[in-house]
Amino acid sequence: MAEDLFKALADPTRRVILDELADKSGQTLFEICSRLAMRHQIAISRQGVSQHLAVLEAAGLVETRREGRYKFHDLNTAPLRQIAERWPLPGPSGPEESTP
Amino acid sequence: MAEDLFKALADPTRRVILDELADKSGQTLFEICSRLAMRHQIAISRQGVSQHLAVLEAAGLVETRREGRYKFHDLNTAPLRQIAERWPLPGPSGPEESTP
DNA sequence: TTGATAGGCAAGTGAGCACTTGCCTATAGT
DNA sequence: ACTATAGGCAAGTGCTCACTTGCCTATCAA
Repeated sequence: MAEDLFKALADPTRRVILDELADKSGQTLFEICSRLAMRHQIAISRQGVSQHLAVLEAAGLVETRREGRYKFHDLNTAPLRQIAERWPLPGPSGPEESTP
Repeated sequence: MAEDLFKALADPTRRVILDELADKSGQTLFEICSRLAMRHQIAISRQGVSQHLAVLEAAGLVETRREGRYKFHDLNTAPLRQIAERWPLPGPSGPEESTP
């Protein structure tokens, strides 16, 4: 649903999580936690990150797979396509230009 | 700023306003109000719509021009481009399987 | 001028959300 | 068995945000 997608994108911490998953796919919860702290100075509890990931998963932006006691998170940017479809972007150079 | 953009998109009423401006550009505040009520059953005060438009304008998604006592609102989808640039979509013939 | 229309400013309220804390379950290694 | 690691569930808190109400300004017509 569109509501889930835009709500997921509304939080800056969640957007950084998407950045991190775009940089390195298949991270665990603890891995994401430490990268938020190390590379972005975002001090947040493990539970906070877990809740963010749940929101992102509800939006379809993150997919998970379990292996043993590990749960890996992968980015899926496909839901972002409905944004471009809903409000089409103007052409790259000028309002009346056709793509070559 | 990215924060303004995603915050603007986070509210469902604001997204409907964007839809209406995409359908008919250059609407006034009262025109948007009545269209929200008529076509979407969104009962909201004039002031509520005005505040939404301010948020959309801060995000760069709506531009305004004054003429006499009228203020016309126009849609500008250009800020949406940074979304696609930040998290690139997988192409139809991308690194993995392609969807028919 | 008076009256009507289009819009703006500011304070107040209620609900949703991000975040934490505490406890619990499951898997892996010794 | 015990211990450490990886993750989940649930309640509580503070803050932001959407929305309303009331009053004020500006433009146009009689």
